[in-house]
Amino acid sequence: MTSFKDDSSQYLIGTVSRRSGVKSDLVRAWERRYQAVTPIRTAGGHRIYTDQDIARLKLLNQATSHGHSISQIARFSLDQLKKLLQHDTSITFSDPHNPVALTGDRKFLAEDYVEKCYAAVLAFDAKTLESHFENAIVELGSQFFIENLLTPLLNKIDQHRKSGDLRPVHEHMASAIIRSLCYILRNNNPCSDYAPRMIVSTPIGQLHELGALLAAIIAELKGWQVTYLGANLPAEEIAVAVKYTNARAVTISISFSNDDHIVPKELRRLRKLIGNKVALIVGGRSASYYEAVLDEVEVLKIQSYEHFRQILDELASANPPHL
Amino acid sequence: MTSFKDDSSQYLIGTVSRRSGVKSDLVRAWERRYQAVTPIRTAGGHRIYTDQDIARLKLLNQATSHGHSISQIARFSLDQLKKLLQHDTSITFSDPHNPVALTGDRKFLAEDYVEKCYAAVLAFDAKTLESHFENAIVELGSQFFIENLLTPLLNKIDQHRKSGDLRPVHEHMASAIIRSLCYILRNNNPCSDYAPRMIVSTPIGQLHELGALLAAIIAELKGWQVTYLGANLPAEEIAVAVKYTNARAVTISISFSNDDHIVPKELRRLRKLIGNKVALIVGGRSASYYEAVLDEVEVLKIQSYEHFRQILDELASANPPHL
DNA sequence: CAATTTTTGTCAAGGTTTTGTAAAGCTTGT
DNA sequence: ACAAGCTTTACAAAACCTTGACAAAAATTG
Repeated sequence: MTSFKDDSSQYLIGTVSRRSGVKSDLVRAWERRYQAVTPIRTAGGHRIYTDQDIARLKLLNQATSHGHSISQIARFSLDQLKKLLQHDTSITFSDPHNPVALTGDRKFLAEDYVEKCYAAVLAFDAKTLESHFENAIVELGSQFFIENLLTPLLNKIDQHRKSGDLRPVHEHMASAIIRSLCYILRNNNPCSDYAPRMIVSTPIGQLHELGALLAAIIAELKGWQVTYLGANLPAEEIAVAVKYTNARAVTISISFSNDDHIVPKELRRLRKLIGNKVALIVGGRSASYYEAVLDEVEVLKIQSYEHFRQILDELASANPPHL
Repeated sequence: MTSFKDDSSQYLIGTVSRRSGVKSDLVRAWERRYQAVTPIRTAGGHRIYTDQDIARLKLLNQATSHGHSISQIARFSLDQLKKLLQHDTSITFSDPHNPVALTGDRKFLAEDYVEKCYAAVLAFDAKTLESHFENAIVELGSQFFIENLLTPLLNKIDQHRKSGDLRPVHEHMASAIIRSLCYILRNNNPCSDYAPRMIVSTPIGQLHELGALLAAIIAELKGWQVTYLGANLPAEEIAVAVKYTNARAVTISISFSNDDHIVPKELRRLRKLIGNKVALIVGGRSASYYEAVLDEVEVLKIQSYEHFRQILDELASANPPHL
């Protein structure tokens, strides 16, 4: 997953020709004479091209019609070709691919992204922010993305909002984008029907759901079958969901501590409703604020991402699915 | 737990052929030659297909008519196929025969999906619900999906919740899934930098954001550059966002009418803050409740999806981008 | 500048692979 | 019984492949 070439798409020469604007015969000639592209073959010998090849041929086509000699540029990289065209025409060619060198140091990359993303938030540039996120997810992988980019970024945003550098609307904008990305973040693993089930939500009075959302994703990445219910749900409803899905655990995120009496009340009710056989996991920035109740109703407190994953593993193995 | 998988729906090859648009003989050929689908058999040897298989064949059919070679993509996963199509439908491509047609059929299909989805909601089966949605989006297209599946479904859910057939938690679960699908719905239209800009949000006191989200998607499909801010935002913050993005319009969704005095107040403030040059569009179930204020502050009231799109077109053309 | 060579796009011939369709003959299920 | 399925075998159109050739355009040389 380090390299982001998800070159799942493969085309035959006819399609490539139509898309790139280079005739089939010429594509083959360029390959034969200069190895301008080097497609794989099917068992029967047909050439199989990738999206990159198409992009490449497009660029080569443009370059040649700008007077460059094919023999000279045939083996240029995509970047070189782009630069070439950018250089001798004032027409910039928008291309979403921004290949970044894959230095082994993901940690450094993540920090870099945090800076870039924060800059985008500050500039209120949703489009850029989203595109940074998308690239980062591919480059870093979901888990690393959440732990080393998203979390520091959210902290940073929160901090700056408190100090007045950012307005609430900045935070809202960023949240909205992050939520919309959840689909990509979790999409990748089809979980089995026998995976342990979990309900994730936020108790009544708690509106900020980002923490819950991240918990849901992490659990899914760990192989759980998660039902995410959104924010601001009364204990009864959560309990009903547990019953319906036969869930083995409930994860609750508490990230705000203004309604001091509601949260404890809700937690007690929830514990009573779901019984003692269902694990109750609590996380969130303000969880520690309610220490006393948490102990009372026997919840598992999330200390860190690593700790959360550990809890998940234990719960998953402790009570193997009875087939 | 008995695995109550989605085996509920199973089809014979004739049905599959009609639904997917791939002739029976060809379906069998694809299976024989590439294992494109691997249906179970009845005792007597007849093939039994699932909804997934249909979706799969439909996608394969589309992909082949887009130039992909069946032998190369036959074993792709549903997700890979979706990605494939999403990716190369964004490349405009003159297609000689575009067998979209079947508009009368789509309406029927959508109704069929509403039933299936409602059944999944009732059974609290998030996984099935999500997979129905995903298939439906591919089969129906984003706009048709929103207008002819999602809207009726949400109405139905709302109605049944009021009558007590469903609990709030059912609605939460469905909402959460729908929100997570927004990423696909938006169809990654790479919109130009000169596209008109819009802010979408929900005023303070309004927690239900689904309407706003759908409005944002529709506007994006129409080519606008939308910044979605989520729910429950004070007028000042919305106004700030307008300023930052230089937006030409603000769309607000009002779907709840309990805080009778807050909404009018917020709307007046918002109008004052953004001035008269920025269009203020209001939609949502309870918008009509505030008729008086809406007229006072000169908002455009959304009457229907068609009407909304019309408003968008007018705004987009009325004030061409000043380059 | 003219003659010569090299580069480059195109085409044709003749063979192979891929892919959609169909026929024949038998089986299943309502 | 009869429509709808199943398997096998076959066929043909479409799309590819390779080799080799050729002429226009571009570059080099005399």
